[in-house]
Amino acid sequence: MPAQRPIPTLQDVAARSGVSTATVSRAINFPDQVAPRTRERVKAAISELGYSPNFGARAMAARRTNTIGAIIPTMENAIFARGLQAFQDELRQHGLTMLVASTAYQPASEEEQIRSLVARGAEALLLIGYHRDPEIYRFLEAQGVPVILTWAFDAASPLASVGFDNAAAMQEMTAKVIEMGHRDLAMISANTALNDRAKARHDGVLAAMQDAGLSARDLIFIETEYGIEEGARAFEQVMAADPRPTAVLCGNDVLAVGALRRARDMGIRVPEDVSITGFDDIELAKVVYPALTTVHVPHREMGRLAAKALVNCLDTGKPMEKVRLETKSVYRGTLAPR
Amino acid sequence: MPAQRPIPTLQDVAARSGVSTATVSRAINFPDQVAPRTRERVKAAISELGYSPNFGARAMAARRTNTIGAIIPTMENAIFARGLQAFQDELRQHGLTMLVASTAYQPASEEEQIRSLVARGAEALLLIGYHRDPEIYRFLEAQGVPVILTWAFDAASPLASVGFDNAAAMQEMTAKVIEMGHRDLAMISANTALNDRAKARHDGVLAAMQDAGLSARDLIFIETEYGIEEGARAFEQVMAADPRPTAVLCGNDVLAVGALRRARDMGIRVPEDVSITGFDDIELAKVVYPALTTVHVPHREMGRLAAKALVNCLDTGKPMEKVRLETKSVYRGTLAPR
DNA sequence: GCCCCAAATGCAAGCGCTTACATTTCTTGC
DNA sequence: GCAAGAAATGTAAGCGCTTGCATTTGGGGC
Repeated sequence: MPAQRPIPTLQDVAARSGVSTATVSRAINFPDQVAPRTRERVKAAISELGYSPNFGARAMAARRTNTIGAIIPTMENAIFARGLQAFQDELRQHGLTMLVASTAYQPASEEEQIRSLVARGAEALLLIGYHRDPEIYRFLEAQGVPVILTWAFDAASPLASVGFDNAAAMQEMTAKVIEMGHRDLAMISANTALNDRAKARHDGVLAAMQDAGLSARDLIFIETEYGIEEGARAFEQVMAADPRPTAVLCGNDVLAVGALRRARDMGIRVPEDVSITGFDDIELAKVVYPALTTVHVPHREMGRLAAKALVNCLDTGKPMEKVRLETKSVYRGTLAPR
Repeated sequence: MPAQRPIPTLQDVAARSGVSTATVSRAINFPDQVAPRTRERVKAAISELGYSPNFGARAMAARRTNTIGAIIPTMENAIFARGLQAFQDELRQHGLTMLVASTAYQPASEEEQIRSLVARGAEALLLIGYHRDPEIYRFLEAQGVPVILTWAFDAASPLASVGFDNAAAMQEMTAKVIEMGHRDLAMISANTALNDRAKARHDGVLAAMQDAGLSARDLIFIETEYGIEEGARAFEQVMAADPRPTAVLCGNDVLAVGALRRARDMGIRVPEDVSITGFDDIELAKVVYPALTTVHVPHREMGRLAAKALVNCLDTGKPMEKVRLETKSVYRGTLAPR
């Protein structure tokens, strides 16, 4: 270790500006409770010393952190980025800071991140989806940390959420596909055991098939990891089935884009030979060619409303209301009648 | 406010398990210093109470946080995601936690985030690029927070970095484009005043032109915000120039993808009518059609090495070494001879 | 010049944890 | 069964900050 100058503290600032620590604290947090001259002296000392308040100490003394945590499955693509940005923007307007963590879609990691954020003083949490160990919800309850769930909506659950009905959205899209004459359907999905949104979307496809009198057992179904390349590989598998599907419903845009790309590589024309649909409507969906038919999700609004709900709950102590947002199928180039 | 059960503390756990707080603390942090029976009792109490250690208090008492901060310009697309993931993975192996923040490419916001992360106990910081107010570097120095700069490399700077030479990389790509017979060049760039990587890439283009005896003033140059749509609009502008460029060099893949898409909409064939190149080689580059010719950056390695450098510095107290990584032009479908 | 009130500042008690040091409780060898 | 050392546990002093309360200071009004 090199001889390290000690890190400046409130004490040091107080000493240097010739006042008590209380006054320095007030100069920082309530500037107009302090005489202008004093304030200036304190500010000068702060900048000369390169002082930075210690968050931990402050949080402990003030018993507030003004921090909200958000935990998302992945940062590797933009699915959650837009919604989170809106969430953060809204929080900032209320003087709150957002802390993000990602879990790589691993439940164990999510639990770890939840504990970590709570330990770091998160006063509330935004989580994705409903499905997790009940123990976690109990823990958060004990810690007095309200939680808002997003990217999903389940009227039956007592948990607060601002989200949308994944099953209904996917059912609508599937119904449309069937209406266009497709009978041989395939679905490429994320892991339904770990991911309740994926599960709901799968359920939606099945429901639509049943409504149309198709046998759910005829759905060619494949689960895969999250990623463009994974979607591509799954597409290849799915197209090897007999009878070959004429429409491939993808659980999200990333998988759909992978499928689309592999179709091109395999010389399969989209949408002439096969239709492909996605879910989420991320920016990517409009960039690929043909542009992707997909389910549009109001990410920004969701983020904004989730923040509002949390802020309101924190302010009033009242439980949060649940908000169900509408999705919308957007028909672009990858879906055509059979 | 509803009657709120107080949040459990170490005290509560100690009381419930009939030991002192010191023992509880040890049961948590050094389990094998505690008798197995005691340890079990403590663990039981912890889970019954839903106890979670208070990070602030712990950090203050132990004077360590095991936390590293990372501040990136944006999370909205995958440019930084991959490198950051590698950074985080490497840190975790050393028992360190990463905290991320993003700045939306705003210097003022970056400063705020730096202060926030330092306040939260970040023991070191990863930042992108060199360019920022010297005051900030002084502040970090005073706080004893080592910094590693990434996504750029400047042999002349005394600051530590693990990165690559943006100018050289872009110069190489441009030289190749010129070698293929292109004389009328355009460049679509991010803001060069705020973003030193963008500036360096612009410089690289100019250098290559000079080497080839072209007049730098003939470069059609346009700066724009970050985004696919922005790239598309810039492409439109650039193609209105007279003489019309035969190659459009984009400062990053996102802009390039926007350009590519607009070209399709405008009925301009790529690469027959115009060549387009990008920079970064994000996943997007391989998905679009034609696949993008771009500069490949070893993101994962950069993240991993940056973490190693930081860890080593924290362990030994020695200054970090600078590492220059190699980039590589990858030629895919969007570049063709004139 | 004095009194009174408001404004400005200081004092000191914690916030929840870790850890050096002191103390108690086991083991073990004889 | 006992001494001696090891293992387990307890005691208590802070870590850097905020804040209720006490004290000082500074102006007016008379």
